[in-house]
Amino acid sequence: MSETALPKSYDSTSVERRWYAFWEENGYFSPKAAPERYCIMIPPPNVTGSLHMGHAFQDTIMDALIRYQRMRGREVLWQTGTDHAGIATQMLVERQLEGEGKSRHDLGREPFLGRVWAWKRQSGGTIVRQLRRLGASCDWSRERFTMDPDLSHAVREAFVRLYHKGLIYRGKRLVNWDPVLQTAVSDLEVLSEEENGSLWHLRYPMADGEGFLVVATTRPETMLGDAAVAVHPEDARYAALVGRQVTLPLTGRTIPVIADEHVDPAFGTGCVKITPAHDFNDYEVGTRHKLPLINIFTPDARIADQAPQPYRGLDRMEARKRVVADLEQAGLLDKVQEHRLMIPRGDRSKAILEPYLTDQWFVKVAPLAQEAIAAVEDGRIQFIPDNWKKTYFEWMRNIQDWCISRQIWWGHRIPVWYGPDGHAFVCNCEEQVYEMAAEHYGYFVELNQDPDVLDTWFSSALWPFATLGWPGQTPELAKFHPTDVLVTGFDIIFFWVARMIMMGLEFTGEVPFREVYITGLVRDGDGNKMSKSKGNILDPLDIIDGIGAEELVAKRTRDLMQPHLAQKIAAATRKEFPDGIQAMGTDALRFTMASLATQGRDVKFDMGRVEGYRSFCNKLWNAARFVLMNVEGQALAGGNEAAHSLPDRWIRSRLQKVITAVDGAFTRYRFDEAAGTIYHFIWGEYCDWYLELAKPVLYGAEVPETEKQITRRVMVETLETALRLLHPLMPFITEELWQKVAPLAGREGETLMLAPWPTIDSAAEDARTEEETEFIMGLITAIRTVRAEMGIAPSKRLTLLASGAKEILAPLRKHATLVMTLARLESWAEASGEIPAGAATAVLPGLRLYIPLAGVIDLEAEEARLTRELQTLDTELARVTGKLANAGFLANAKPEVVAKEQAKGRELQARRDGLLESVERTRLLRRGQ
RNA sequence: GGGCGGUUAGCUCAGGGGGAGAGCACUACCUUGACACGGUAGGGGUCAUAGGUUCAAAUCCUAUACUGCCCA
Repeated sequence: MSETALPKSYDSTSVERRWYAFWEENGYFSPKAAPERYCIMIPPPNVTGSLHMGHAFQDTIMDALIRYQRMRGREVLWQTGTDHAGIATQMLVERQLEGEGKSRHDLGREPFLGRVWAWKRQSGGTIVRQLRRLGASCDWSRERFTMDPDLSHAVREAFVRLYHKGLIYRGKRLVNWDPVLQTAVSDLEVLSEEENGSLWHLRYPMADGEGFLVVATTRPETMLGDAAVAVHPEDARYAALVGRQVTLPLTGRTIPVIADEHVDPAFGTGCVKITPAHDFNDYEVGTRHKLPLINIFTPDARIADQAPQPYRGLDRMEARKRVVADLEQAGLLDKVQEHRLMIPRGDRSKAILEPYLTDQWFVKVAPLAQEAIAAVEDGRIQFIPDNWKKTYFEWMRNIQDWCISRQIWWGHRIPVWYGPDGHAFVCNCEEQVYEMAAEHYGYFVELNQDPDVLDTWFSSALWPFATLGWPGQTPELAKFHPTDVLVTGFDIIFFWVARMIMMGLEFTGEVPFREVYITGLVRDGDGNKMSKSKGNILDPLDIIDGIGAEELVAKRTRDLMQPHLAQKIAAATRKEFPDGIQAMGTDALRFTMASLATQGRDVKFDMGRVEGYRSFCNKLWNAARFVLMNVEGQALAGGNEAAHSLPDRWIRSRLQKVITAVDGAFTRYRFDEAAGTIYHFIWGEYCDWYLELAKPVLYGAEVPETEKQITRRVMVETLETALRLLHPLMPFITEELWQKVAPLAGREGETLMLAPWPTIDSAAEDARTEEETEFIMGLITAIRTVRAEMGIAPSKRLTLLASGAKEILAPLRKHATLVMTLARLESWAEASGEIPAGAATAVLPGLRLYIPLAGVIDLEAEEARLTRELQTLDTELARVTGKLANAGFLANAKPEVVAKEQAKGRELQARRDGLLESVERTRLLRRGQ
């Protein structure tokens, strides 16, 4: 054995950056021409974002798929880039301006956009740099940003085409309005949560002076905009009131009592006020009954001039207090009850949203949805796990028109210009639009572009083909579209997946991807969603690089929205991570992500697992170290398969099964199985058994040199193949080791990234070898068990006596050296004649092992041990014989199942016979003492 | 209210008609010529509950309990 340059343990930090730079500098991430293609579009992260656990999870999976397919020889493109994240980015820059005491209006539109671009250039790339730390092998040369000129062109083109098809329209509609950001948002950007509120019961006097009716409302301030009072048509209590008028308090207006199905007679009093301009349901009711729309709010949710004078200018909450007080004074407040209600908030601003009547642009989604539903129904697109298609269908079949205009500045400006008379010109090019207008009016006119920008998701929906050059018919588009798989979380199915499918089908006539692999959501160890406000976020980079406890606490409590939670968060963090987080390395994190990638919808992150996989890295490292020590500078034999030893044949046979299993796991997106299979092979088979079994060969004085050479070769070849198998999940450690191991295994190549994916050699599969090896392993384990249970020091060399039929003893005789080394025996012999009195026993089917322990053995303990074993055996045997005695089982079960049970019965019986005899013998001995 | 899930070892999770599994944690022993981020051998589960289908149920069906997510 020679010295090797490898340090004694694996140090991820010294390895990772080196290899990533090497790969990137050599252009290994770019597609290399090949007959078959493979393409994944990264879900473009927000340009404002930084890497979180969800990214780490999904990007690990994408990178594993990409590396797997690249090694399989496909022409692979992993398209990367970032999303301009309209509202989020604008908010971020506005907050910076706020620090300077300015608003975006102080700057004006163009200078403000200049600021945003400047910010983007300076700090927009954080997440992209972080992605590299994960080992993501995306093609950076093709990196895109959704506001790039070519992508912006695609966005305008898409808008124009949909407009001319009648699928985009402008209209005054009630939309979800964010009064803080002062923009419309789409249905999907509304987060409704139950909050505490009140139910006010208000008295509305009958116009003819005969009494009053009581309406129940959660929003009393909106009464200023009431257009009617509604009751259920079949509500006998109020039947007589329908068609009469009530006086609307505080306003002096008179409004009708109407009957509408929408009213729930069981809610409140059964009478509800109808405010068509400020409630989605009331809007519908208003449309049905042709009620006027009375808008009482300004864009920042203050009372507008349409309302009575005393309330004008009041914020909606002040207005509420004032209205309630005034009603109470007038004796018109019946009662107030505590009430839980759903409050809609904006997902970015967290402000309470207001249903608000404005002019907006909409996509008419239903026709697009129809095709998109069909594409999933007929299998052109497949969801994995399959069940997610139900969620997709559920939403698509009840889809509402999509509000795509936003009253913000950062984003794709709507490509619509208005003439002096308000005539709209829709065009994807500003020069052309003036020609269009000149033609329309007969002379040159000034045009005003629509001030709104498009919803960010409108551009994201075009991502899969716009990044490949659409609307141009580029070679890339022809080559890589439709893409192979989309990897994303279920939280984004509506926002993005569905819209990409609709747009892809509409503009390319093809599905944008053939499969959608839906990942779970990464939660903390207790199953809580990770969020800054909960203070339970983990930064993937802190797991990779490690972080001190106090630094972690500082990070989690910095810039909290609710600073009073800081202490609690700090305490919880110190409790969970008293010593901070040790550096785990990218590979351990990635392997953890892969093994957590099961079919479930939640992934509880478990640091213990990362630690386990860090140990696995170290294990692999040391296995390689051992191999290098034994192979470097040594001669290796050629490929004489007939000369392979039993362990050599065994590990080669096992390797074939592992390759098949890993391949299957990747194909089925079962990264947990892929990870588990390789882990078990490397640790449980290659290290625990193969390398141990190889030692007697490598070190045996009497072993011929040729045999040693063969074992060295198998050892290094198996390791080299295992490294290739593991590479997609653990790119760094495998590259580091492969660079040293591959030349010894006779494999050439600059990088493991581009080495061929292992294929199976069916000639190496050998069931008989596996059986024989398992028998030897069973023998070794049986002896070790006796040793451990009898409390015999591991260092003590033992003698073995074995008794059994000739054919059963044959493998032992053949591989005696292996057994003797691994079970630490001094010698062994076939038992002939009398068994020494003080001997411990182990029983295998058809084989009895005696370990003479004169003077050492405690016969009483031995008898107890054997009896215990006998009992376990009896329970098992009873179950099997019961089954075999069952006529129904024999008649109905599959023949191979019956055969298996019979074999098991025979085996158990044989073991039981032997064990019984040993118990008897021990008992006699003990009595004779 | 509608839809989709979950409940398996102390913890985190696989398995999905025919021997209850993994990782971590736990116990005992061990510095054995790669590795103590290690080795060897162990302990630990009424597979939420109750019915049903079946020769056979953790697995399929029905109901119940608890629980999570999405939509209204």
